[in-house]
Amino acid sequence: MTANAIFQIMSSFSSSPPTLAMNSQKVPTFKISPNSQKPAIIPSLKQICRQGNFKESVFTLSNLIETSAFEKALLQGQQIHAHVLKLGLSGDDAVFLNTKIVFMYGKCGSIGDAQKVFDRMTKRTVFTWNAMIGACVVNGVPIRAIELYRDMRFLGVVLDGHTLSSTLKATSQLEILYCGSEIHGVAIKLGLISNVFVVNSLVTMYTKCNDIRAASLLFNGMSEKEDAVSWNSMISAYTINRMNREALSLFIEMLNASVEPTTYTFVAAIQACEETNFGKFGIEIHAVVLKLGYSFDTYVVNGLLMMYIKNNRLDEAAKIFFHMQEKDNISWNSMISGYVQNGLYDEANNLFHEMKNAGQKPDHVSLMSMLVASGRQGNLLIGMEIHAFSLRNDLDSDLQVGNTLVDMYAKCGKLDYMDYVFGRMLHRDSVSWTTIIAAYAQNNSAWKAVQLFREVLAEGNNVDALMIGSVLLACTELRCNLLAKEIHCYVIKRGIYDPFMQKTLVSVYGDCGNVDYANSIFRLSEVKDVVSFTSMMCSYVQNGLANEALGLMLCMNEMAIEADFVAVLSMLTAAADLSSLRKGKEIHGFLVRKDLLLQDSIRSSLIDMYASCGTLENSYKVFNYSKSKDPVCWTSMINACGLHGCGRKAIDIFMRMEKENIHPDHITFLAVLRACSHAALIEDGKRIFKIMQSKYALEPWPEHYACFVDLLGRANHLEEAFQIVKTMNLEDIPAVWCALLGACQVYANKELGEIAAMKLLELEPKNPGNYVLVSNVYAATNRWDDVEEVRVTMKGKGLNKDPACSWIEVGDKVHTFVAQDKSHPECDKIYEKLAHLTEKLEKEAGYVAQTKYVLHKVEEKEKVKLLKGHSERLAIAYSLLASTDRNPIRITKNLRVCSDCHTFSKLASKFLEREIIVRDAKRFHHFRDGICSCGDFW
DNA sequence: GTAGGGTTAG
Repeated sequence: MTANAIFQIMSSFSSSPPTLAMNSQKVPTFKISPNSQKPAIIPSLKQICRQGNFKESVFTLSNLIETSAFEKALLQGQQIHAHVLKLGLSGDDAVFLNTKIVFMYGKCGSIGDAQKVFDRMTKRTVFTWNAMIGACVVNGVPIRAIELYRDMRFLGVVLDGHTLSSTLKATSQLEILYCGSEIHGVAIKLGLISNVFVVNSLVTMYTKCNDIRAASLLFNGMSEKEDAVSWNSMISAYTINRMNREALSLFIEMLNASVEPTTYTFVAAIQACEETNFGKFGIEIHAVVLKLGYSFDTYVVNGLLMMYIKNNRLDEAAKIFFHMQEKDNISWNSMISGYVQNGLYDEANNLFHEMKNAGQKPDHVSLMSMLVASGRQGNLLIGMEIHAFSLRNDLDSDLQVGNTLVDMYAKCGKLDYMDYVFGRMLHRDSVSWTTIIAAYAQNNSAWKAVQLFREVLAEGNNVDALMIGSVLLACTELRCNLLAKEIHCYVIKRGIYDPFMQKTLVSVYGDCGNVDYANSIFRLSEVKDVVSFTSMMCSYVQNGLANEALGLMLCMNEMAIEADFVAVLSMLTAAADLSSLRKGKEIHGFLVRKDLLLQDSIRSSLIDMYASCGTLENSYKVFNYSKSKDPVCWTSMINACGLHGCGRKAIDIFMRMEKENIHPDHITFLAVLRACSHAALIEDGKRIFKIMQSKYALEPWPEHYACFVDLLGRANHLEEAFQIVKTMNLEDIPAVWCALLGACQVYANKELGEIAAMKLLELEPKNPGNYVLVSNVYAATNRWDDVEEVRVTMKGKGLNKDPACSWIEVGDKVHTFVAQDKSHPECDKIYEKLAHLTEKLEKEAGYVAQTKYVLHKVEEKEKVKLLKGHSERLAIAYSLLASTDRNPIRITKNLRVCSDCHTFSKLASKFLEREIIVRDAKRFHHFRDGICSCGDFW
């Protein structure tokens, strides 16, 4: 009924002569808006009676009540209700009008009034019951609706299609399948199964209860499918269950059956256009929308807008958006969110302002998108602007806005502001807690994060997988295996399963050094993607298992999972750790093919990999090829030079970096200082250590001090180094003593060595490396009793030293050797080759075993034998056996190369006329023509 | 239409 028609009815009741109203040529301007609370003009009983036809008046009143219901005009409805009460009707008329009133109150959202009227009625028809059930359904009390339905059955009221349909809606809301199925049975028994309302509601009910098969059986069984609603129910049923293909074929079937689609049809069909379906149907449906004249239907066009956004066709979405005649908040918010999800933050910001200028009031959703944008950009200013807007417009108390505000401040690094907003929130949910837990975990406050999590547990708040994900971040930060296990147990106990969380667990256990646990979680996870593999590869790499990491690379290939740039980073690290030039080049080739070389992080990893694999020239190529370089890239190149003993080159690059105004950071200085130390560039090292603090205002880390002490120690400036340790309060830093002790070994400084040894074992009693170092210092000064004592102490503490080993890549295999190794299949041939080579060097190159480097108390003859079986020599011998080409022999060793092996390799390079490149724990040694690149200084 | 957690180079 239109407003005009209502006006006409009303004017017919007016006290003025009817003719006047009827003859009035003026078009009435009085219009009832949907939520109008304007009082209606209610005719008196006398006036109605004067009309002569009482029945007619009841009909008129009924119309008025219905109109109030559809217009949701509660006040008007209440006035008519009062009027009906005054009339004191009885009999069928009263039942008829009161039923309408129940319906009206239900529609107007006044369920209490509906119930009161319903309860007072002594006589009810099926329509009365239906009205009451309907009122419960639309007002969110579906349980009451089902109770009423049961009452009806108990009282033996004859049900009709509307009863069943409304009650089914209630069961759908509650997702109670058995109740819905029961009604299905009743419908069959009462012969109401062909009623279109019943079938449609049944289809919807089965969909809501996840029984899509029952829904489609019902739909397909329908004899007549003329009603668009039936099709709509089924199409949206498929769409909701992500059976997009089925939804779309039904849509096409519907068009072919010449059933006119409605708004709902389009909305459901458009939603089904995702991924591959988009390319096939999306644009076609768009055309149908235009053809059938739905381009002005805001719901449908909003659907199209979202479809293009979801399928990354932002250009087309924008075209639609800017051509829309009537944009509602959903249209604006969709477009803003589309920009934000695609990182187009400026566009989002402009649109937000345009929205306000167009007179459209941003709501909580608009604010959330804008806050996400400012958080991701780290743009505090815009974030605070939005915060202010939310305060001015009373949107700050919204839970979701509050949560997003907390996250925005967290992402902008403003934890104090974050705390303030969090503290003032009226309500908090698991999202709020997860957000601050993650914020603390990622901002060096891992213990605070764990503490907050314990608070959540203590207060019995809801914990979900996402919250666990945040807490696990704190475990990574703390490297606390025990805590990781505790949380893992909690997850198992609570049955919280989430593939995301599993990947985090893999990486957490990896970071905590528990590679076995990481591996078992990885193996047991059902769905493995590139992130799972990357997490596991990183775990392997971090725990020194580079071979295993590269093994996973092959697994990925077999499973047809393509590596992304993050995965490649860990592969490159693994190749670098193994010095596997072959693997490294393979990965480089992959990067070229996939066009991934533009990532800064990839380039620095490549530089590092080539340097670690002994080809500094390739590092240079990658470095020079990059047009713009970030500080990490420069640092990698400096490090690469340092690794190869090219201190001068490292300093050159550092100076170029300064010239180009690229700011060096802590790690850059660490690389330069190391390079100076390895190349004995004492004065340069001192100068650089100074400018780090004076020019760049960088406070040295313990690592810088250790490096500086190492630099002085290596140059035998031991006293100066010791003074610095004392004056700079560095006595608590183990690495500093380690550096000093190393120097004491080389220069056989007993007194200082003693002090350093004591200090080191006191500071780090559980580090096996320290005991080895101390023991070596004693051995170098022939203190065999002390050597023995250190060995016993170590054993008593259950500490094992890493055995020295060397490895070499031949073909696609890496061969590993420990000292005196007898495990290689070609063992005999290797020893034969080595003996032959040693003999030649002794006779022709003047090699004499220097037994003072054997740090064991054994006979002289035994010492010579031990030296001759060192792992790097076995690797050299094997490479001579395995390859006849003239390529350099590349060997990697986990510890440092001993002085005797250094001499041996040097002589061998001249005698064999082959370059030998040995990478040890510290750096590279290039032996060529009887000379070493390190100038015998290492 | 909308908020929180995962792998990442020197």
